Amino acid sequence: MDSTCDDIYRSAGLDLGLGLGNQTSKKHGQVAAVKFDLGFEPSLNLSLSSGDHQMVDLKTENKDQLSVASSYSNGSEKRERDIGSEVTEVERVISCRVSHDEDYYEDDDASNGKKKLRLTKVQSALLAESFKQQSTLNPKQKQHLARKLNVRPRQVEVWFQNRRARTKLKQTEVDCEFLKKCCETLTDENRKLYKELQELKALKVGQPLYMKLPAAATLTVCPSCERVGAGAAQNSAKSPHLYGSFTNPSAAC
DNA sequence: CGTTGGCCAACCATTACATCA
DNA sequence: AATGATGTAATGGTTGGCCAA
Repeated sequence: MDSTCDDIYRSAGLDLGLGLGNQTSKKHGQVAAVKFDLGFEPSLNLSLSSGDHQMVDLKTENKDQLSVASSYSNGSEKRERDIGSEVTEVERVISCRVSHDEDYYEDDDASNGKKKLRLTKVQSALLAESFKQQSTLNPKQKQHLARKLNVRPRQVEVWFQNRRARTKLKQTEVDCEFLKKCCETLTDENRKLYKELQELKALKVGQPLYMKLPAAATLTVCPSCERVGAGAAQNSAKSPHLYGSFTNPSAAC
């Protein structure tokens, strides 16, 4: 007998309302991604998280029977009860793990696991939500989130790590674009200034500089290159480097 | 006190795999 | 069906902070 998680849920009387159907064909992993054979021995374990503190465990006692139990944990208090088919409002399926599935690996054999697990949309969404609040987690928060998502803490850790890296990369790209624009602007301004300088030089050749300046203009000397510049009152808005008064000693030409 | 070694968490570069066009 | 591009989970190495000896 070849059953999907959907089949199991249905046989357990669970109405998950989560659109698992499109995931049941996937080959392996978590969530309703696993096909399995109820005829195997000794047991099948499925874990479903629904909401923050509720865990639904499905177990096969034997190949024909499925027992369903839920456990609620609220802080340190934890209790369990049989729910049979009464669970009909499981809001979210975070994961569905089939321990016998050779494609799925637990902590111990994760190192030699050949396949990598894909996090579900729900899991990713929750992780992203957590990331929005804070981009790093302390061990306690990591544990809590891992429990909530029914994944290994290491997975949470890795996810945050990768997300930080991606965020940083994106920010770098944004910064790079900004700097590019700055560079373009400065290049443009530089070109204009150079043009202005050439025009002024041409004028200077034609007639003495003092003749071109209005009576009110003042001349100041650049402290670093000791060139003469005209007062700020005149043309500073147009070209501060060329015409501005050298009030700031560090503002060299 | 300063030094050293172990531990741990975070980061980084890279690999490996899944998915899609 | 094969393939290349892309996204992302996972790995291994490095670094820095903390703490005890």
